[in-house]
Amino acid sequence: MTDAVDPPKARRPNTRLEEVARAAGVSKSTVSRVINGEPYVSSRAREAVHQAIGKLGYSPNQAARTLAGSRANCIAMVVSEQGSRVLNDPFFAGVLRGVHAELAGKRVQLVLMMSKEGDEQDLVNYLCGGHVDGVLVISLHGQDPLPRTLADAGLPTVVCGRPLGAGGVPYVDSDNFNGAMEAARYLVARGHKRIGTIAGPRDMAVGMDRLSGWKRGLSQARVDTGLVAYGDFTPESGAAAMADLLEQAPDLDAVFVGADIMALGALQTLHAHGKKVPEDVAVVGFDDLMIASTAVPPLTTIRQDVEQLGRTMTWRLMAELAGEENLPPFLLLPTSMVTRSSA
Amino acid sequence: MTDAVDPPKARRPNTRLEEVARAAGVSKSTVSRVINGEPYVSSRAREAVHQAIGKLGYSPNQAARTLAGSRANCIAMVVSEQGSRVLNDPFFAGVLRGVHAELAGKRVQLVLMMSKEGDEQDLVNYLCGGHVDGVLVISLHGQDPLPRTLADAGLPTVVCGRPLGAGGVPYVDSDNFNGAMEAARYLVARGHKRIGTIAGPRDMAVGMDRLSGWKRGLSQARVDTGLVAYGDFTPESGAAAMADLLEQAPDLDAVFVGADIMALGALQTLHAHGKKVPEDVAVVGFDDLMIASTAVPPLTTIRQDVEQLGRTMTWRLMAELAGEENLPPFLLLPTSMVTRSSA
DNA sequence: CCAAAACCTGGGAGCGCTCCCAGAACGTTC
DNA sequence: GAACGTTCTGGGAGCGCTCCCAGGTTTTGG
Repeated sequence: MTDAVDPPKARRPNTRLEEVARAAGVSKSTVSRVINGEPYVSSRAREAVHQAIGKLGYSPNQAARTLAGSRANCIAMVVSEQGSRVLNDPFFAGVLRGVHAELAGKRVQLVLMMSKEGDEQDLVNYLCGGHVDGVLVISLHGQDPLPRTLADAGLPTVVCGRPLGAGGVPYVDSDNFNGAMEAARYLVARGHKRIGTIAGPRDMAVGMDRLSGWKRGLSQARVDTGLVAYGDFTPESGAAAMADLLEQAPDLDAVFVGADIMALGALQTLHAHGKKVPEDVAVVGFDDLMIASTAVPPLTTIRQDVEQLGRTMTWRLMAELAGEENLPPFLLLPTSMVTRSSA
Repeated sequence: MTDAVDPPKARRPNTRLEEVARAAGVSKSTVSRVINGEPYVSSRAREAVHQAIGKLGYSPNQAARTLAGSRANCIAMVVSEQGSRVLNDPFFAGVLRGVHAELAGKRVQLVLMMSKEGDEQDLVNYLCGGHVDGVLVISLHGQDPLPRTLADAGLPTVVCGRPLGAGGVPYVDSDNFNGAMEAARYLVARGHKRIGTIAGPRDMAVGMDRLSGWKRGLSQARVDTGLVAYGDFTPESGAAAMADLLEQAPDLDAVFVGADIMALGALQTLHAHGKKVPEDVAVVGFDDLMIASTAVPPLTTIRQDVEQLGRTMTWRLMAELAGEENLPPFLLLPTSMVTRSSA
């Protein structure tokens, strides 16, 4: 019934390349060259085009560029969401911030995807379908086949954290091994004799690397490395593991917790058992989340630079996309110890 | 010099619509109809197309769809990054998770953008240039002109958190006012007489709404509302504000902190001053971050469902894109009180 | 039984760009 | 001054899809 006037949806199509060309008095080709920073454009033409672009507020249509050209000017960040959480959240946000910082100024869009059980095939189809130039994978559980699949399909891929299964796929990680070793040495140097650890799950490289580093640090000093309990990167699991440790060795005088988030739980258990930190039991964490400094007592911990992780992954990917060769197959970022009062 | 063999970059172009059409024995048009779920396709044809798609692993080229069609099948999430941080991180991650959950199954991509000082014009050009169908804005500082600009340009926009400046732009927020009021009433009901608050910055709606709710809750019970200190959503500022409050009123017996993250700092200060929580001073926070439950003592707080915030924003935006009318101009999500031991 | 409506199908223009090619406007060299 | 490079420029095909239109087939109804 409503045979009204023209629908108001006449969203004015954006200025097109051609209009810029006309305004600048040159051809489409020349404008295209200017936009893409190609050579063989006279400085006079270049100048005119820039003027026109500025005046018209022109923004090139990405869809058209992608369709016509060979690359998508777009990279994906894929989060393998095993179960419910997106990883411990602060970690994710930090990486993302780094990725974005590194992308600043580059004309590359970031699309975010989460893999859910079931739609994995869709995901792979999409990613390998030429919609993105490369992929950043964040996946905590080690056996994820996704990175392998993507890499095999010829799609430039960089993984965050050492992948357990996917050998050969480039990755960036913190130097968990050496960080944990430093923690162990610190504890030994402070005179602790009976040192335990709360490690992450056995199927995650981050957990295993930190455990290995801790063991190495202790065994070099000829200290027993048998006091191990496992958690799953939640405060609750940390609390339970601490109780476990206390039962195994009531005389324990120090513990290295493979994640601040678990250390929070450990602190609670220690408190509940009437153990004073650091007098009775010294505690060292890992990550240096914001909450490490506000824990009671403030947590001594191994700091990893999460934002730098994101930046480095992105740099590695962009370098590969730019055609650089002989890039390192993996990159390990140094950690640093932050001494507060818990140890 | 290197007139080598064919470059290995012959990345096989993906299966195209036409191939699907041929495999299914129908025309391109019919395949297109099936993909877009349009009517007027015989079930036999529909079936054949689905078969072909499955067999060929076809994934439609988004760039081409965007270019040919009228919509981009893509929405942007813009994070106004005032200063350094992306907001308190857990918040951001939670919203993002909600957005993604709501988008699941819909063929819509999510691109992430952060506005930096300086490139705002670029951002606006890009967003208004038809590259995205709609925008989700997350911006903490209230006066951000971005939502207004986008909405004025006719781009469907939904803001997270009540915008201070941009009246008229649809938004979704937690019911901060009533949540804070509930906290105040709870404290009054428990017999506290001298109740202070640590509020967020005055230029953020979330801070002001919680402050207003607290005031309303107290004044209804005829309790004095003069005991106010301000922080900026960091633990440090919370600690400082608590010290301030203690100086203003050494006899204070309860405090409502407008964010768990600040409550952590307040707890430290209280501890340092020898005040027992909750015996000497009761503490109620807001947000219910993961760390609220691991604080010492575990924090009583007002829970807001951050993931639901993301879901609701997305629902609102998608509804608008689907052409629904008479959508609510704003949506307030209920909060709930979580009683632990700090009050 | 024939007209009108509803349902289905294929053909083809064109979205805005990139990239290839042909050619113009310059030198430069023998 | 003919032959060649080098620098610059414009024209036009075509990327893979959607959407319009024209036409065919079935159903409906008087």
